[in-house]
Amino acid sequence: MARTKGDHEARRRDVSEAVWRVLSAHGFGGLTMRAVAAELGATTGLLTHYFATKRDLVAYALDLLDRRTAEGRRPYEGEGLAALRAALRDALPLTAEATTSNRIWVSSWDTALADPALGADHAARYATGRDRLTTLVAAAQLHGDLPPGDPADIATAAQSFTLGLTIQALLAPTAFPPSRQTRLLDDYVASLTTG
Amino acid sequence: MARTKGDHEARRRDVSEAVWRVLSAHGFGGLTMRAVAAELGATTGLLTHYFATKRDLVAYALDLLDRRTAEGRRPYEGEGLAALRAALRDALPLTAEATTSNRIWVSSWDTALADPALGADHAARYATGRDRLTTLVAAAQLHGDLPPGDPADIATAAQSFTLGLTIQALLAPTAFPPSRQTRLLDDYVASLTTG
DNA sequence: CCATTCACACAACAACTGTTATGACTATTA
DNA sequence: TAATAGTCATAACAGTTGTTGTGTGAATGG
Repeated sequence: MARTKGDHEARRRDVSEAVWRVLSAHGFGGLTMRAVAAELGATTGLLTHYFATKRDLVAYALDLLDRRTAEGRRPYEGEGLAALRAALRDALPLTAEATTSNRIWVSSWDTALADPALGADHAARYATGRDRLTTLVAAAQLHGDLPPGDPADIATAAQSFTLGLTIQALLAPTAFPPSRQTRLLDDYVASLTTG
Repeated sequence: MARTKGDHEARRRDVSEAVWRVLSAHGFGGLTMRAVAAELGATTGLLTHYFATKRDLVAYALDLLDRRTAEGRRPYEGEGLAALRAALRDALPLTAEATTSNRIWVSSWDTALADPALGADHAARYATGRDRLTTLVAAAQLHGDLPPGDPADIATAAQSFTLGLTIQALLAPTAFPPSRQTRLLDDYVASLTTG
């Protein structure tokens, strides 16, 4: 059975959500054509129309992960140092949704490191994330909240700290409840002010 | 053909190195029975004698990764803050060997997060790593190099920073040459002294 | 010296993977 | 209205995976 143009765009959204559900349940390691098709209640014949090859599906999933993460970020929160802290806090697995999202990120690294082209795309995504933090750092410096210093280096260090804390929290959830994560983050942000 | 007891222990070392070579080349995602057997110049019938099931092979590989990483660590380097910095520096992908080792670690997370039992073992390994850093932090405090504060929290923050920097360096090697990694680490360690 | 046990090769299995070919059905266009 | 193009199901393919069973030859122990 064919579909109208409106139905087709609705189908595209269905495909996106099916990919997301598979990623949430099994990560990138469990991202298979048949798993997505089954989650969609369809067969692989449908998927071949949207993704000619497996690589296309993986590339789409990588991009979907990036977009879904961006959507989950709150737009603006305070200014100066408060905005930087809010941005870093948004990256931590403090909620159930953020936990699954971060789990998918971790599983994506194995896939990205195996394929140079996909890895380059992934690296570019992290670079834009660092740029976003860099502007927040520069704004905080202008605001007088942070001492002088290369904003890019400070942003990179902050992203490193957040990234590493995320991994440890994912591997040991009981040892890193949200309260401890926020406390560690607040301590780190506080240490930035004393240059 | 059978083997003597001495040959059998040599064979055990051969199996270990075959597993390691497979991990180095393809990560945990490419760790298959046949790949290890082929690397060994043997068939899967040999492996079933050492690993009854795939899970056993994965668990062994996880433990092997931990032991190989521990062997790569230099025993003692300075005291006080210098020892802490040396320990953190050993964790970064500054050399080719450290890079492949860290790449394997990243690929292991996908596997570990998928299996709760394996994930618990992995979390325990990171916990002992944090304990090791905690004692170094406490020693540095006694030495007068670090201001007072919970040594466990400081060690956890330091491990988070190192872990996150490692990931960014693996994804973007050109943006994070060894010189920049060490500079960022030195800046971080320096920030610890001004409590 | 003979029986047992060990260490392995070889082969096959069922399940799963990505990919492709074929055909049917519907919407669009001429 | 007739022809075309788009949208999907169905089925099959070749390859890879973990696992299992059978057989064989050498070392070991009584």
